[in-house]
Amino acid sequence: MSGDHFLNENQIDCGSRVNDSHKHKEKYKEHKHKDHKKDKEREKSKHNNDYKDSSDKKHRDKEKEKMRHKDGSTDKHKDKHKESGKRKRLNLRMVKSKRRRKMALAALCMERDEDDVDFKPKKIKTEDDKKAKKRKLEDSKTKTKGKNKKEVADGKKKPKKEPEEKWKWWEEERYTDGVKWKFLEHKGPVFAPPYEPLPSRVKFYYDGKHMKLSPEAEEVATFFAKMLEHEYTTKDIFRKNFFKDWRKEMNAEEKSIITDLKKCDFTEMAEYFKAQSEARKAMSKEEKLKIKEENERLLQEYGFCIMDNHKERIANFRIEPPGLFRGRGDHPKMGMLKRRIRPQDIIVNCSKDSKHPVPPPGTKWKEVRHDNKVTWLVSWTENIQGSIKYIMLNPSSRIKGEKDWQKYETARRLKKCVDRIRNQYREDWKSKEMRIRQRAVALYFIDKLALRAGNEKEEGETADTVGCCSLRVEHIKLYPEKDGQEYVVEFDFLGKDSIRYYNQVPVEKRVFKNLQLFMENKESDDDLFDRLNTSVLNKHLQELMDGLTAKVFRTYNASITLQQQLKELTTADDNIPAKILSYNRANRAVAILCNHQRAPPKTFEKSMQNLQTKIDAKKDQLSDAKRELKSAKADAKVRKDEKTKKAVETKKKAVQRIEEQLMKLEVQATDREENKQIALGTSKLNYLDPRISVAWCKKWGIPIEKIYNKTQREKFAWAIDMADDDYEF
DNA sequence: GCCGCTACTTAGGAAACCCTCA
DNA sequence: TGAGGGTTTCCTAAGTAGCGGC
Repeated sequence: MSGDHFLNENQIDCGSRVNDSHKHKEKYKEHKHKDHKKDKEREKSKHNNDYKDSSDKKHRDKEKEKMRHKDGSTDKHKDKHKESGKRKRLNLRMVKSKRRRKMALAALCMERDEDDVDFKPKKIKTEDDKKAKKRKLEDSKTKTKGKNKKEVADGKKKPKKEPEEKWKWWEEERYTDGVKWKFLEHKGPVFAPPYEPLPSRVKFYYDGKHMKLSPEAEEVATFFAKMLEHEYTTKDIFRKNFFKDWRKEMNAEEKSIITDLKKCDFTEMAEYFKAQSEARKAMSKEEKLKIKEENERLLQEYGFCIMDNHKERIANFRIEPPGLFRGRGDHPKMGMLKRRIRPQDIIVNCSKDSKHPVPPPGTKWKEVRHDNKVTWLVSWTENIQGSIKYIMLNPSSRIKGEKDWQKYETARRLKKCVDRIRNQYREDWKSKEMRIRQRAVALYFIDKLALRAGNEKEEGETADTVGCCSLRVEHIKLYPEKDGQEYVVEFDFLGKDSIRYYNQVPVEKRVFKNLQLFMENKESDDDLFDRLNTSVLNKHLQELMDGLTAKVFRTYNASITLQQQLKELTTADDNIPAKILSYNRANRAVAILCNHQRAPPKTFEKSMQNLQTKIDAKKDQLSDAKRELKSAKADAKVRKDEKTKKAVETKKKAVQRIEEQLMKLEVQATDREENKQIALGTSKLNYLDPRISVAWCKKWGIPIEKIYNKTQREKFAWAIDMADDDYEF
């Protein structure tokens, strides 16, 4: 089958952001740990078989039964009975919603009156008591078993009180027809603190002479000074854009004097900010606590909203402060001034019957809107690209969780028809129509290489990056034969965030011939797929499966790869650290597939060295312990008394313990080395159906805390609750 | 079918936090 | 107890994709 993924390590080898000198460009080293090679080979061969397993096993998930409401997009087309049922439910919900509104108001009043920090959302619908009790018992078991043991036992860490009963929104019905909420109340955004002028001792020099800047010009100058050590300030575009925008903030006199950025001396300012940051670090415990408490107060006041009777966490309640725009890669607008957002720039969204957020004294909102077909609470338009920014809810909220769940359900639906779709695009490679051939080849790449769709971008407005549909002739090279393989395509382009995608892929002959055809008589900067764009592609995909878009392939292929890799790599006899290494390797396979890269941590080499020192010390310790054991054994052979026998046992245990510790350290080293340039978080958070991980944990008795941290557990609460050990993606 | 606009997800880096170990 | 370093959280840029109007 053609559908194997090309998980090419070259992707990681060469994948650095353009112009990012801090990123290592060295080859992804073949590392020393003996089993790794084997695993990699296994990984590769696995990927070649990826698609063989994709036929639906018709596994009936228990979790499915729990789901009363599947993917909303399919529901739309279900029969009339369901429609009338829906209507009834809708009526019911309207009644409920009135009640909710009352309760929500009451909840909010209560909060204001009593400043109730430990707010407990009212449970609307609960599972039956037996089940709940069982779950609670299990939860508490895992908690004491896992790393929380320490937190509970020694009381070092504050046992943060979590509400006893978490709202299980996934057991409730969803809204239909685009309604996102019925009641929404919040306190609006937190604005950036006003500019504090520099103390007079901190001076700015132009051409070697001290110059007192107007507050407006000074503020913008501090933005530059704060970035003085950053590579950005060495880039021409950044400097040019900054200087142009800075001059706009200067008064006439300043404008006439300051004409050359090279003559500006920001060093005193930079030193001042550095000293401030040092001072912050050196603050006393009490001072730090005070700040922490103030932050907590702000969070409690502005960090939550009431949505349909539930208190939900807001993701970003602070307005972005002014500063210099940090575009990624070769962004033509980097360095431009991101202006301060004021209340009159803000559109507030809340329900009519809620207590509307109050703008700061003497100001007004741009608009107060009551649009319950959207999920945002606050929006404003930023001045760099003219795009809209939003304040939205936290990933743990119902509104985000539902959407996330739905995303994975769509990907699971793709699993059921992916063979048909693959057969179709293979047929389409032979089409008489160029546009169909192009569409089919592009889809093949999206499916096989997990490329992004590649929307068109406005030239000169952003960095020059591409996705599949926007690939240009210059981004691929064709080799009829390379390194012993036939029909090799070499991809080399900058993708999202200007991260380089480099891969050498053997493709089927027909794909290769098609690519030759698409490239005929074209210049290097011409579009490879000139008869295709994302909207055409997605329209076609929509016809193949309801809700199918290019993006779904990435989710599907990421999740199916994780599931298959976990099956492949997990060994029943392994201990927990070894199993976790397997999990991370499975996760890593996905990250490589999706080209999720990171800059190697600045301290990488050093931390590896430290770890190696620890390993060496442990090895010495082990040989000492073994020697002691040997002599104890010899002693016991001669004396044959209880005391020496006991000594042998003790020594044996010591050897075992040290061996285990050594193994742990070695596993840690392997994991870290393999992870040098790969970011696991993005795929874990956005592409991997969390139920696969939850099921894996349950199957192998791995505490979920080993896989997901607190925030991740909150985001995936729905999956943790609903997936059993036999869940199949 | 193209364009502009809007809403939302995905993304890597920086900053803050916190644990470990000397 | 404080430095060092790993982990988590925050920040916001940069994508995808749908919709309505022409």
